[in-house]
Amino acid sequence: MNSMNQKTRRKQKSHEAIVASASSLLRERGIKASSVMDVMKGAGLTVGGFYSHYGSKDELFVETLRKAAASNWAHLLQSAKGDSPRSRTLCVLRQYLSSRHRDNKDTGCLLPSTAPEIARQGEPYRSALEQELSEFVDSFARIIDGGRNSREKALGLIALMYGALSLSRAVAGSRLSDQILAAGRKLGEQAISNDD
Amino acid sequence: MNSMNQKTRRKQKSHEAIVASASSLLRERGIKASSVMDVMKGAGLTVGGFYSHYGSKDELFVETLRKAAASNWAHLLQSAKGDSPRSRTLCVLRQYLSSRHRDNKDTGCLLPSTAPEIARQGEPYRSALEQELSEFVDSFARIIDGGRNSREKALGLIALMYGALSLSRAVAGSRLSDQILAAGRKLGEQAISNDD
DNA sequence: TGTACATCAGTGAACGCGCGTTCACTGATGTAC
DNA sequence: TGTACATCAGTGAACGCGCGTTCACTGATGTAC
Repeated sequence: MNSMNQKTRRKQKSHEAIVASASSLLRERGIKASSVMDVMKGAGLTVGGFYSHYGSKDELFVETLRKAAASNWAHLLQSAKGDSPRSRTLCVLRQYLSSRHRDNKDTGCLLPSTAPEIARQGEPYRSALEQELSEFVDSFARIIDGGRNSREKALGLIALMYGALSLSRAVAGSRLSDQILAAGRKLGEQAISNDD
Repeated sequence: MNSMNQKTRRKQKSHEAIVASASSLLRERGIKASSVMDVMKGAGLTVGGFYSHYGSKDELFVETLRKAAASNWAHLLQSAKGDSPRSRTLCVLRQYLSSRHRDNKDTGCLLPSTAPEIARQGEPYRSALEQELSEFVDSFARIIDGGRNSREKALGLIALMYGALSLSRAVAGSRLSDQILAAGRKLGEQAISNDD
């Protein structure tokens, strides 16, 4: 135990710094545009040391994808305040489709920066996303709590939220960008109110 | 006139082939993942000749972005059949959120493959997208024809359609992928039926 | 306890590779007389 | 009309660059006696 102390702690600290750096870069720039050198710089280290932590860049980003997705989505749902399913769902919607979320990529949802890359790269990214997304949908459906079709509602809302956020970022800085967020919130609110 | 004939025609044919190749690649892989060599190969030409047609790769793709967006969205709206605004809007929704569209990237909408790259690259891609998207929203709003807030409705539906298609592609091949398309259609249909 | 050796996290230069871009060249087409 | 020269679309090798990955090395930490 004690024999593994100083060196091991040093490595653990480095490992955490690498994961944190990769997590920010993944959300900010996606996979391809985040170089191993950038990740290590962000962790206060140099390139060469990376391969004693991970076998490859892909290995790092698959793990980072899982962690970033799980933690970000859990955080989003945990912060849903309100005294009814409806108001809690509205809270999620408004938080996701806020200008704050649009303007802070590095701490936000990873879907807008990575969804197309995952589609292109395929495995093992695809499976990782599928699994994390499935769990998110289930958790979100539990919050919506609309009975039978709450899962479908959750999926629809996720698609809407992701789409509106991603589009608003693509035209960031324009009036259109704000209008997209507002239109997304509006459409989502309608869907939440409707019980069919 | 006649003096410009044979050589000019050859160059024009090449130019069109380059644009067509770039258009497919842009929708299929986005900007970064489409190399100039790939574009020229797709046009039946070799790399070196590219720079007598365009000054740079970015110049090509900004132009291609405009053309592909305009033509694809115009085509989408023109094919909206139905004897009421509501049924024509439904037609657009179902066409966009079809498995056919999901499985044929190279002829479909460019947003799923390029939105994050445009967010990252900024100008001049951003302005090009903003302009084309604005025109699409206006045209779509005219089809929805829901009075005052038809533009907002159009924006919301576009965000929803883009988000659902992009997500379903990211997890292509899974049950979840189909469920996302279905959930997107469902949420869209609700929004279309609602007149508030 | 002190000294000699082992370990191993991290360094930084080097590798091969694909990319965007350049450029000397080719050969078919067009022009001048 | 025929011949000599000009043009220019397209070729393919070369360039510098950034990337993912490898590897010989360093030096602090840990172990053995």
